[in-house]
Amino acid sequence: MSSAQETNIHKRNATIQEVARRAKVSVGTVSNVLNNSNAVSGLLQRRVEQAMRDLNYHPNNHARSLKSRRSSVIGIVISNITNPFFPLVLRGAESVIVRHGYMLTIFNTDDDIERERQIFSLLRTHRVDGMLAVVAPNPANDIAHIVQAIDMGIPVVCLDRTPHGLNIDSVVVDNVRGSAMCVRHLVDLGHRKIAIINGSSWLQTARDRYKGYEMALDEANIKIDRNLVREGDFRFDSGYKMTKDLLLNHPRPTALFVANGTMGLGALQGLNELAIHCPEQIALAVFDEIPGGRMLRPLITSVIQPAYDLGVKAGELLISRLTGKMSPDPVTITLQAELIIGESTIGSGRAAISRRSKNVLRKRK
Amino acid sequence: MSSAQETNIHKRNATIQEVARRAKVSVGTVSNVLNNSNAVSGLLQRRVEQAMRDLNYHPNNHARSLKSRRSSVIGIVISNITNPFFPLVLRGAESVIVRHGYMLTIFNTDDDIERERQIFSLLRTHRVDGMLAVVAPNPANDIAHIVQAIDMGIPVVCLDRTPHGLNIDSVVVDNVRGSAMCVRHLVDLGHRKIAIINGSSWLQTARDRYKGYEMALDEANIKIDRNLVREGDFRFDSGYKMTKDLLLNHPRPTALFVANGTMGLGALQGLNELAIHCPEQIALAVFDEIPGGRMLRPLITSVIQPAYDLGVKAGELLISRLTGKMSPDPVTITLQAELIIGESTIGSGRAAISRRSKNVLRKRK
DNA sequence: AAGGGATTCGAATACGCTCTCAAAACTGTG
DNA sequence: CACAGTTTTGAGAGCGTATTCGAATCCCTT
Repeated sequence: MSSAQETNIHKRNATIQEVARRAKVSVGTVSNVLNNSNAVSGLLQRRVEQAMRDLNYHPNNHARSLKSRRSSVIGIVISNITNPFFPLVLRGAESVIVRHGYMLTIFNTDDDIERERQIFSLLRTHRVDGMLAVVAPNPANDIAHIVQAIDMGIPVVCLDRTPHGLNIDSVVVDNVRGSAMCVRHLVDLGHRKIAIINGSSWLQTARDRYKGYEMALDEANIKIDRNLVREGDFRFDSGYKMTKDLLLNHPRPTALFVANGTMGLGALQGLNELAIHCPEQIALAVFDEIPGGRMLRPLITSVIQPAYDLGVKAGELLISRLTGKMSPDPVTITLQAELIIGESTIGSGRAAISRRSKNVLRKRK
Repeated sequence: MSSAQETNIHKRNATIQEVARRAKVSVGTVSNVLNNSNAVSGLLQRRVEQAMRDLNYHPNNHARSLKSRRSSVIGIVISNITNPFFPLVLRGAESVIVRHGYMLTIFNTDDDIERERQIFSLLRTHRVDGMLAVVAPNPANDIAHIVQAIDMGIPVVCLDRTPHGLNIDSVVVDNVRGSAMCVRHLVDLGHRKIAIINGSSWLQTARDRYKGYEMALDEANIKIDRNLVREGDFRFDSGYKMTKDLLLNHPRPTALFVANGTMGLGALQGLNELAIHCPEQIALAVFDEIPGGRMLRPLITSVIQPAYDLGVKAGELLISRLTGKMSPDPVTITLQAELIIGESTIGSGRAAISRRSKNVLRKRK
C-alpha cells in the first residue's frame, strides 16, 4: 500500500504554470478554462484538461482568493453543536451553501460573547465571504464586531437570535407566538398555576418565550406568580433542578412549561425522581423538540421548531446577499413553530393518542 | 445604527503596508510583531500594535498561506451531522484543534463515496493542513483520493471507520468487543434466538459489530440463524421495518440486538406498534446511544461509545502529525465502549416501575 | 488576395504576506 | 575613541492565481 514516505516524489502541488507548460499554452489560457471566462477553443480546452489530469492539478484557493478577493468560504457561528437543535440548522444551511460552491467553517461559542468576538476576528482574517451567526447572550449589548463585519462588506445573517437594537438580516422562529400557543393550550385545559422554566433572559429567544407565556396568561386573566417563573440556562441540569425546586415548594404548579428541549429532558428526570406522574399530577409542555422524544411515554406536548428550514432560509438569504442583487435593507424572516399535542398534557389513552396525534391534533400553520 | 451603506469609507481591509506606514516602520517589522519571529524592540512593538488597532487590521490569511504554505484549516468529513453520534465527535475534535490555532471546515458525505471524492478534491484546492474523515462505504474499495492526499503530505486521520486494506492513522471504537459484550449479556440471560439488525456490510463498523455478535454466539455454541440476521442502513426506517418484519415471521427471536442508536429508536417504534412489550416479550439491546435515551422507560440496555473522546483523540493525533515529531508509521487508537445494562433486557426495573405507576393512578382516582 | 472584423491567446502585473539577508544601530571593551 | 560583537531593522524576492489589454489568428467578404 502506498504511503507518504514511499511516494514523496511530487510533494509539491502542481501549479497553473506547470499545467500551462505541459499543455503548451499560456497561464492565462489555463486560467480561462478553469473559470471558463474567455472562450477557449475546443482543442486547447481539451489539451489543458488533459494536462490538469496528468498533473493531478488542484488550483490553489489561497492564490485565487488573494487575487479575486473572494474566498468561497462561509463561516457559521453557533452556540453549541451538541444541542440537538443545531445539527439540523447546520445541515439546512450547508445544503444550500454547498450547492452554490461555498465551504462551511464552523465554530462553537458556548454562548460566550468574548469567544464570539475572537471568532469574528478569526473569520475576518480568513476573509470569509459571509457569516451565519447564532449570537451569544450579550449583556453589554456590544455588537461592534458584527457591525464592523457588515461595514467591511461581509454579509452577516443572524440565525435563531437577533442582537438587540441592531437591524440586520435574520431568520428567526416566532418564539412569542409558539410559546403563547403552547401556554394557551395549557390554559384551555383548565390550568391556572402554570410554571415556566426559561433560559437566560440575556437571550432574545428566552425573553420572547417568556413574552408568549405572559400573553397567554394575560388573555386568560391569570396573574403571573413570580414564584412560578424560573430562569435557567437551557441546559439539562437547570431543567432538572428547577423542576424539583418548583415541585417541592409552594405554590405547587399544576402545569409546567419548559422553554427548551434539553431542559425538558432535565424536567422529566426531575419528575421521575420525585415520582410525580405526568399528566395525572402535572401537565408538561416543552418548547423545542426533546431528543428522541417521539419514543417517550407519555409523548410530550411540544412546540416544534423548523430547524432545518431555519438553516435553509438563512443560507438562501446569505447567498442572495452574496450574489448581490438585493435591496440593501436588512430583511427578517420569521418562521412559525408547530404545536404537537402529546399525552403529557391531555393524558387520555395511549393508543388513541398516538394515532390521533398524527392526523388530527397536529396544528398546522 | 451604523451599517454598510453609511460607513463604506474603508471598504478595503487595511494591509500590512498601511500598518507599516502608519507605524513608521517597515513591512518586515510588522510581520515580525505579528508572528513574533525576530525580536522587536518594545518601542516599535507598541507603535505597531497601536497602528494595527487604529486601522482595525486583520491580516489576510490567504496571502499568509500562499507564502507560508500553511492554511491553518483542517477539514472534517463526516457522514451526517444529523446522526447524534457526530456532534459529539465534532465537538471533541474542535476542542483540541481550535486550541492549536486551526479552523475546522465541515462536510457531510451522506455516506456517498462519490461525494467524498469531490470533498477531498475541494479540500485540497483549499490547501487544508490536514483532514479528519469518517469514510463512506466504498464497495469498489477505491481509496485513491485518500492515498493521494497523504502522498501530498496532508495528514489524514480516519475516524470511527477505517478504509479496508489501507494502513492509515485512525481512531476507532472496539466494535467487535463492544458488540460481543452486549450479545454475551443476552446469552447470559438465557436467550438463544437473538436477532441482529445491522448496518450496511460495506461499512467496517457494521462488519465488526456483526463479528462480535458471531463471536458471542459461537462461544455459547449457538448456531447463527440467517433468518435472524438483517442488514439495514443505520437509519430509523430500517430499524423500524426490520423489527416488524422479524417479529411477524418465524422463527421469532426472544432478543433483539440493534447495531446503532437511530435504528434502535426505529425498533422501539416497531415494538410499540406491535404492542410487544419489552423486556417481557422480547429483550432489546442497542449498540450506540439512543437520543434522549436516558429518559426512556424501559431504560434500554446499550453499548455507549466514547464519541467525544473519539474526536479528541483524533484531533490530537492529527495535531501531532502536523507538528511533526512523530514516527511516520500509521497509528491506530482503539477506544473501548461501555455496556450499560438497562431494563430492556433484565426487566426488574420495568416491572417495578409499571407496578408503581399503577398504584399511583389508583390512588389518585 | 487583401482587407476588416471577430475571436482567441499570452505577457505582464498585482494581490498581501513571509522570510532571507545585508545594513544599520546599538553595546561593551581595550 | 576605535573596533568587534550583538541586536534590530528594512528592502526585496517570491508564493500561485486572475485579469487586462495588446497581439496574433481566424473567418468572411469583396
